[in-house]
Amino acid sequence: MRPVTDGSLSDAPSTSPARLEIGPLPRRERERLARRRAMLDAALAVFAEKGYAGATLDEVAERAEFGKGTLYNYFPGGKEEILFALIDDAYDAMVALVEAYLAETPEGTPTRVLFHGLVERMLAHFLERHATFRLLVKEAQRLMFDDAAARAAHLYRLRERVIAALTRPIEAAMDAGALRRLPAHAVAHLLIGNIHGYLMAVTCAPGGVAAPVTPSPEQGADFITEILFDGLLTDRSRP
Amino acid sequence: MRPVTDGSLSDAPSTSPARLEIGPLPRRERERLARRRAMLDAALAVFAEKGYAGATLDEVAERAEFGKGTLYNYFPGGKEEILFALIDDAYDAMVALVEAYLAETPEGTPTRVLFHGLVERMLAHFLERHATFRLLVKEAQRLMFDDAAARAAHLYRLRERVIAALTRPIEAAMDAGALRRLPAHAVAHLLIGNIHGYLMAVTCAPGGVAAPVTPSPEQGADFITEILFDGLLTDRSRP
Amino acid sequence: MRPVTDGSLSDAPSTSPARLEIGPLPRRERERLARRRAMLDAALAVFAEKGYAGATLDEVAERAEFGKGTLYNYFPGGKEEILFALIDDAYDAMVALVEAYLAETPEGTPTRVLFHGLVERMLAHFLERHATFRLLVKEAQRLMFDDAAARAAHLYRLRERVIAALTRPIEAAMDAGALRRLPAHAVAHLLIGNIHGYLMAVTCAPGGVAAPVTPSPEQGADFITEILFDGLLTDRSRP
Amino acid sequence: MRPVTDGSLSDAPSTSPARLEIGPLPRRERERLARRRAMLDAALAVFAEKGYAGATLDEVAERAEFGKGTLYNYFPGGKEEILFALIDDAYDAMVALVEAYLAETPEGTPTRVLFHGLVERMLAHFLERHATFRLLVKEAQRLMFDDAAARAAHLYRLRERVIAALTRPIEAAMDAGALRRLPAHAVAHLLIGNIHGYLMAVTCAPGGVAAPVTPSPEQGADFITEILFDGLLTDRSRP
DNA sequence: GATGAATGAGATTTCATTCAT
DNA sequence: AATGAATGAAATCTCATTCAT
Repeated sequence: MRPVTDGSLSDAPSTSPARLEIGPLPRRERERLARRRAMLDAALAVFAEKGYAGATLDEVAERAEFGKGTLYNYFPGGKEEILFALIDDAYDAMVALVEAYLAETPEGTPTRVLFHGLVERMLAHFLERHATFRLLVKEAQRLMFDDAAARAAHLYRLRERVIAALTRPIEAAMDAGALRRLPAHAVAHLLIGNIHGYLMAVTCAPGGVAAPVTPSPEQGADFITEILFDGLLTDRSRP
Repeated sequence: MRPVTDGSLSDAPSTSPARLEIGPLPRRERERLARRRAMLDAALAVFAEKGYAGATLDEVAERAEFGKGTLYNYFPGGKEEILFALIDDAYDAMVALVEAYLAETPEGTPTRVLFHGLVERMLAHFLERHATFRLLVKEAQRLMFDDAAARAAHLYRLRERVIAALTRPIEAAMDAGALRRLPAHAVAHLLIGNIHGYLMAVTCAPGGVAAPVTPSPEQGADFITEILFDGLLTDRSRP
Repeated sequence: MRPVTDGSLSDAPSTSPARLEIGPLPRRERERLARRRAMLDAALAVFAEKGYAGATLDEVAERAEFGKGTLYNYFPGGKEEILFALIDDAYDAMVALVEAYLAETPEGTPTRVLFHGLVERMLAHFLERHATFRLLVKEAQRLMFDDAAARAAHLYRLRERVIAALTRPIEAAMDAGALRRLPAHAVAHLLIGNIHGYLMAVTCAPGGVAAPVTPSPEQGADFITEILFDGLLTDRSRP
Repeated sequence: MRPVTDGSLSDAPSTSPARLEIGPLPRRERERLARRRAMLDAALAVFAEKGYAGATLDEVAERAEFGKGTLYNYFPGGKEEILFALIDDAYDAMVALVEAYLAETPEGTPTRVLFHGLVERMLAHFLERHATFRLLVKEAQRLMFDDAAARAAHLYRLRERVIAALTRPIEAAMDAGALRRLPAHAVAHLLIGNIHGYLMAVTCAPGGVAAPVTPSPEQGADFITEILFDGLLTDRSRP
């Protein structure tokens, strides 16, 4: 029954995070990964829709077009392992995105342009991956405050990796005198907070995702950059 | 067994939202409200700790020192009604906070000072009400994307009330030429996003809430205000 | 659906082991115990018939005429707690039987007569409680060799209590010179082994319990006593 | 990973019961039997440790160092067929032991000596095959009371074969006037019961098998023979 | 013949909700 | 009005068995 992909929303190219080695994998292994991926895709769709607690493995299995038992062959830890695989992947992708962007941006790009591009990329990333965004909002944030210290710590570590990736260019810009000297780490948090807030504002409209006009990542980046970099105050009201 | 309150964190004076009418209520009614409040306080503590899905009504009832059945006398809708009562209260309190602040702030307060004070108040509010903050992060955000359109719409409306309360002074400042003309509604969202992000960053540390140094609301407000109003760029790198 | 009792076999007066205090219990408590007893009776029947592993809680609940969840109110440990409650009861009853018998037997009863009576009682006890016997054979023996040291140790302790109760009169008889001096503890084991073996031989016939002629406890006691006390050898072949 | 054999306890030379015909089997067949034997050995170890219900075929297969599917080539009936093969073997070995012993014991051996030797052999047999003993205790006894008449009947037949093998020499001794005339069949049961009880007593100690002093089969045979043949009563208390 | 991934029936357990007291 | 025992639907997870390779 699995709607192969649900077009506009569906959670896109899904860069398999395990694809590090180059040479073609043995067919066996390749197929195994493909099945694993299909299961994760199904789980992402279901978790994003119903929330982790509300989702059932039956539904995930049916959507993945596998037997329920097969899920356990691939994820012996069951429902929770699947959730963490998804969250890990989502954070990995974020880190990868930041690093790829920085790597491909030429030295000497003006700071404002650099961050505009970065924000644009991240907005585009999540606007294309609505289910992933929902998953992170619904579950990752919840897990950060989880009772079980181990789970909370794991989430904390994931978040810190993203923050760290952002902190580096921020510090560089401060060192270069382009940004005011503020706690770079905190600025990174704020940047993420603004991206999150913007996405919440535009994607969480009453009619579900079907916002009448989904603004382009570019517009969003314009808006965020303008405020964060130039400030809200008009020139005449500046101190 | 309910630990009367756990001091530093516990979720504070709990302004009963039903206290609108002035004259002293009949004793009957007053007691009823007090019991209702005790139940909500217990539920807040349990939901914040275990999450809505992980909490059991047994635990809420025990903590509230009432029988489980009694919960249903006060909240016929059961677990979910309790959750929504808590969330409604939390949003009501936010709106009330914004409006009270604006009402008591003298006309003519410089825009930057006005918003600095507002951010400081909101940070203080949630740093004092850690359980409420956790509840909102864990459950309100989840519900905004809820499958059931009715639930999502309800959350959306709550959020919009807060946004609207913030939009008014922002628009006023724009009209007065103190703030650059941008979509006021979107700016309000961003403001909330920054407060949220800041709180996430400082309260969700690995060792639970026990962050070595919980920064003061004032410091937080300084930081947020500085960035949002003055901008991150140094003067020399401005266009 | 629960067949109130299945006549000939059913597991009889079920001396509630908790009935130690005299005064009438409060009605509440009495009813609670009655329900507990009904659940245990149902579980005994099902476990004896299908074996612990083969039995389902659904069946136990249905037979007990309670909801499945109610079983968990009474036995939070679930299936295993029920099993141990049954086994504990069965061993308690055995110890009680031995002690009651010894208490009521007049001093000076000839040793042979004393033990004949004891064996007869035990045979009668288990012939009346066929389900209990089956449970002990099927499950208690299995648990004695259980992987989990704790379970094995618990069973070992139960068994030792019965052995200890038997060891006392055996030692007394040895002290009195009526029995040959042999390791009393080992003799107690042998006595139990013979009772067990006899019951296995007569109750475990191909047609189930429906052995054409279930021998009387008296005949069984005659047989066992004759061999154990007089020996198998004819006089002329004795050394 | 299968620990080739665990020395002292491990379940010994495993006389393949299918080796009836003399001439050397074709290599194919011989290898097939060896593999079958390896599977049974693995299953015996696992079933004895975890019990039939608690054992998984995965574990058996891994221990046997075969694929799970291969088990089904050799035992199309699956788990249960394996269990029955083990139990059949165990009973076959018992019958073989009794018959071999009787065959090799010279005519005219005194009755007491004859049975002493037999008991000693059986004790030695099971003390060397602890896993087999555990299997019989845990599973064979359970199956004797099995719901399914067919299974119970099969077990009954196995047991009867052992009993029959013992009944013959008992009857012969009675005919010769060496033993008192009692139901020979019942006496055979008792003999088995005593051996079982003795083994239970010495092998099922709290610390697992690691009884500080495992008594020798000879001591055990002394003890059992003394009681069963001479009787417990001292001479002066005999009738 | 050997394999082990896939399967899904079926088991235990939890817990929101009801309702007689 | 307050209670908490009873309930059973529904969830997760296990594992014997099958069968394409």
